[in-house]
Amino acid sequence: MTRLADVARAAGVSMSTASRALSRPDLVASDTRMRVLDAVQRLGFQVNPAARALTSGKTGLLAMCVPTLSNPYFAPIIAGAQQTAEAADRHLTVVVTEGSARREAEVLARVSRQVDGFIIVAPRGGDADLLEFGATTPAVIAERVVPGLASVVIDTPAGLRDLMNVLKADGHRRIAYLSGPAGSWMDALRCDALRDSLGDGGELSVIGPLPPTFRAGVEAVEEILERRATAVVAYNSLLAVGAVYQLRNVGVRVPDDVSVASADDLAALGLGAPEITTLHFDPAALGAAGVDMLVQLIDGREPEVPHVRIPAHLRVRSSEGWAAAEG
Amino acid sequence: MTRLADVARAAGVSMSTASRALSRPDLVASDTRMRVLDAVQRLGFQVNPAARALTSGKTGLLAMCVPTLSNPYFAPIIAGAQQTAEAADRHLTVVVTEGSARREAEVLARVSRQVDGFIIVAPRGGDADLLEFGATTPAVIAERVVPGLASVVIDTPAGLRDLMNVLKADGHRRIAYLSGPAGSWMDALRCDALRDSLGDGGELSVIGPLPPTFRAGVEAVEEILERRATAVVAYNSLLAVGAVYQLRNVGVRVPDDVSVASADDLAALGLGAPEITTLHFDPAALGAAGVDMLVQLIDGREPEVPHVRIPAHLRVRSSEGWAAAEG
DNA sequence: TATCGTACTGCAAGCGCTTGCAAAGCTTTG
DNA sequence: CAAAGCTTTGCAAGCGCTTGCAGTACGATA
Repeated sequence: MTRLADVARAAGVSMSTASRALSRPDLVASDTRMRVLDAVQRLGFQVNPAARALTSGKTGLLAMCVPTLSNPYFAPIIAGAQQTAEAADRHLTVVVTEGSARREAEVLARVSRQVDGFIIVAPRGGDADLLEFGATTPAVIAERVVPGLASVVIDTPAGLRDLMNVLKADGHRRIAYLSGPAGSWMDALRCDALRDSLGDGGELSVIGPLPPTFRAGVEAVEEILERRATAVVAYNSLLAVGAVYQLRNVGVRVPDDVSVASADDLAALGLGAPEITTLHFDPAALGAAGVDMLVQLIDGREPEVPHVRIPAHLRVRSSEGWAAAEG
Repeated sequence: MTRLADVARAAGVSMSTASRALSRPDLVASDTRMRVLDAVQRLGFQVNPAARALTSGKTGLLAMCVPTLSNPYFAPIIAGAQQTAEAADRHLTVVVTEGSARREAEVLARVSRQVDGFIIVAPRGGDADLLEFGATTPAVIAERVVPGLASVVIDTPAGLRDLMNVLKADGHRRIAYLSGPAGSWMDALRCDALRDSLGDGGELSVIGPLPPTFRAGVEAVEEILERRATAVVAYNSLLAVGAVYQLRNVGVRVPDDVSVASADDLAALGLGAPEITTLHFDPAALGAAGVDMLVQLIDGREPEVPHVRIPAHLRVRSSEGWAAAEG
């Protein structure tokens, strides 16, 4: 294994210069830097991350904390983050909390020695806990806003208000919301957005809280039918697809009898039931923005924009249509 | 931040003893060890992983290399692995290859300096590449067998032979196989298992290769109907659920007109379309076994069992039934 | 020309831990 | 009782890199 000392010797400079040529290139003359980089190439040198970490305190590791991997929703977020991290010459490691606040706290404590900072996606802990944590470790919150911490969210509420307008225009009055996991900040926000834009004469019945899974969507159908809703908005795509699947299974036509829409992006899942009305957004951008902000934080800069908001656009498709006539 | 030196002082021993009490407890007298562990507790000491890595060459990081996170199939595998790693006082980091051999090679090279070893799930690289890689870095292969490397697989072929027998007994003759990603080792194995147990008079038509997604399942339905298959076996659950979804969508009854089964475990997905015939197995055990073997490899022991095989059981449900009469 | 500032570079002291080696105290064996 | 072996502990030399400080060379300024 070639060491920095070998590179320095080959380039005819001291180790300090070789080191700086790599981590603080602005501090060395450009021809010297060239010679060093050249030697690095020739010898196939790679820094020893442990040694660097020991002296500089920076491991080059970022952690992204997600509730679960069973929901493919997080896949493109992680992919976007991982790609951006790589571009910043860092590695992103994923840790899973299983959606429990306790486990979340454990995991953060456990890993915090090994990484330079965290992106915590849809955290379950309280604001105070998160603030306390963020005070000692660089951290960015995703899919939630915690005042005082950097955050990045997808603006699904805006998209949901658009959706609600379309539903109202199509004559829907009894609308069911399949709500997400208990205690989810984002779920509350989505529910509020729907309620706020419901208007007079509309009726929003909330079903749940539900785990955000295909199966829960299947199982919610019974209650959807009981409540005689003409339109269903699901907290996420898994719920929406599960509901459509089961509605058809029991002979209810979509959208003729019941319209269905999802509050997140099917395509983001690679699920792609091509006809379901959804919001559309770029989840990879969420991950990427999170990493960008985190890297700024780690480098001791304040992020230029402390709260990033990724736009979400309504995409009306054939699972949504005119309200069925009152039965 | 408390250091080992503080612990040593508090326990009244030298640093070497303190160090050994933690990493080679068999080498210190039990009362001394007690005193050290006590001091560790009292002072809330945690080793500095960078320093340990620098001297010992072991980072305490394991990497699991998966093709994608969009397929929730991998979620419980990762969860099992992460849990087992934690129990072994290590951290498991997930890296995604996007199913490309090139990217796989890049990623392995990129990360190999930072981790103690790899579990490579469903690798796309050639046997020779993998062997070469495994020669220099501890590595366990999952969902594939590479002679000369430790491996762990789920025995879906056995389950598929059982499935085929049920299909034959139910009168199915024209069977379609929705095959998995091009070049997948496991796909070939599953296909072979079906073909081998097909018997006389049966006809297996392979549709694909297909990406293992819900959408591909939806889109395969056209071809399924064209081939007038009475039974469909899908490479994975996403394909199966997609196919059932679309079959119903176009008015084909399941299982009355067409039976559908999946070669992996729906439940493993949290997908849980409760009526689809699948195999049943414990994916977390795959991850756990992989980590166990890897840790043995890293510690310089040969794994007791170099090739682990997780059993898969057929679970017949209502998506499978008697073959439709010839139309 | 003397003085100062700037741009580079090198020296050397660690970062916090592990581990080979040797010393010291015991127990066992002939 | 001496020799040999084992168990337990400490000493000290790093692991490979970063970085504060000091030194040098050179151009700009007065």
